[in-house]
Amino acid sequence: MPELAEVAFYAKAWHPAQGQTILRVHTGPKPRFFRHTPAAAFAPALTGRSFLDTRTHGKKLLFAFQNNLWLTGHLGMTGELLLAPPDHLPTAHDHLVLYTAHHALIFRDSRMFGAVLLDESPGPPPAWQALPPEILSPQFTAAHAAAALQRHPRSPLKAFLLDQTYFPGIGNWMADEVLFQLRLHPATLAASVNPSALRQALRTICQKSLQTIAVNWSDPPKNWLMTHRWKAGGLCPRCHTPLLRDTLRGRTACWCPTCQPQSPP
DNA sequence: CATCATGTTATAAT
DNA sequence: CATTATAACATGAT
Repeated sequence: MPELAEVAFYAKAWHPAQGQTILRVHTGPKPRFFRHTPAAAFAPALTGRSFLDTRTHGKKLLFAFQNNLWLTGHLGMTGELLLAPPDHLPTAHDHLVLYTAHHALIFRDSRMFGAVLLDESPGPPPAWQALPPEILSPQFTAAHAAAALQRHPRSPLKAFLLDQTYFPGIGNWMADEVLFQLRLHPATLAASVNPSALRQALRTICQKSLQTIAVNWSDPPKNWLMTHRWKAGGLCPRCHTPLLRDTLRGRTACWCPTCQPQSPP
């Protein structure tokens, strides 16, 4: 489910518990979810520390706790963060639940493509500091986009946009949205893409998504592909042509054959 | 029962 | 070696 804006939405879920002390920790029985940090490490590390704040980078989450403890999280395909009353009983997919005096902070994920891990360091963990520039950061320049495109010249743009090394936070629907707004077919080769136009489309889509979905899960503008791409028989919001779907690099791409024609060979 | 899903990564192929 | 393609992961919805 979660891409940039959905992750930003979930990141606020635990906010009411900011400043509160973790009194008790529940970890579920699935080893898969604790493949980075063993489940047994969470209760000793977190109990007694206060929850300070949350930040995001693309699809990644970082929670700061008192005394240099950091919890990194990824929501995978089905992860979600929830807040519940302090008597919450963990369900089968509540892999990590932190209890304060007033709340239960829940990390839920049915498919377990997501994960959590712990770090202890004076500042954010080294892996966090080494992350690439975010799309809305000043470092994400047209030159940066151009360099990225040149490194993967024969990659279909749709597949390339999913590379978190270059486009942190972009997922399947946002990549389709970028292609739609640029009027480019998903199979367009990266080398042929205008870096400035790509950067501008990425920034616009990230900004607007953060103003809508991330705030209250409201829909982005109706003239976006996003609100049409999942329904059967969906029509292009610009020209009302029936949308096409096909699998590209193992993911479903959705596009308008009129607005986004296949470029000539 | 078969297919599909808003993600990532190890491994294979070029 | 660098880039691109595929399969696998685990579960629920349709």
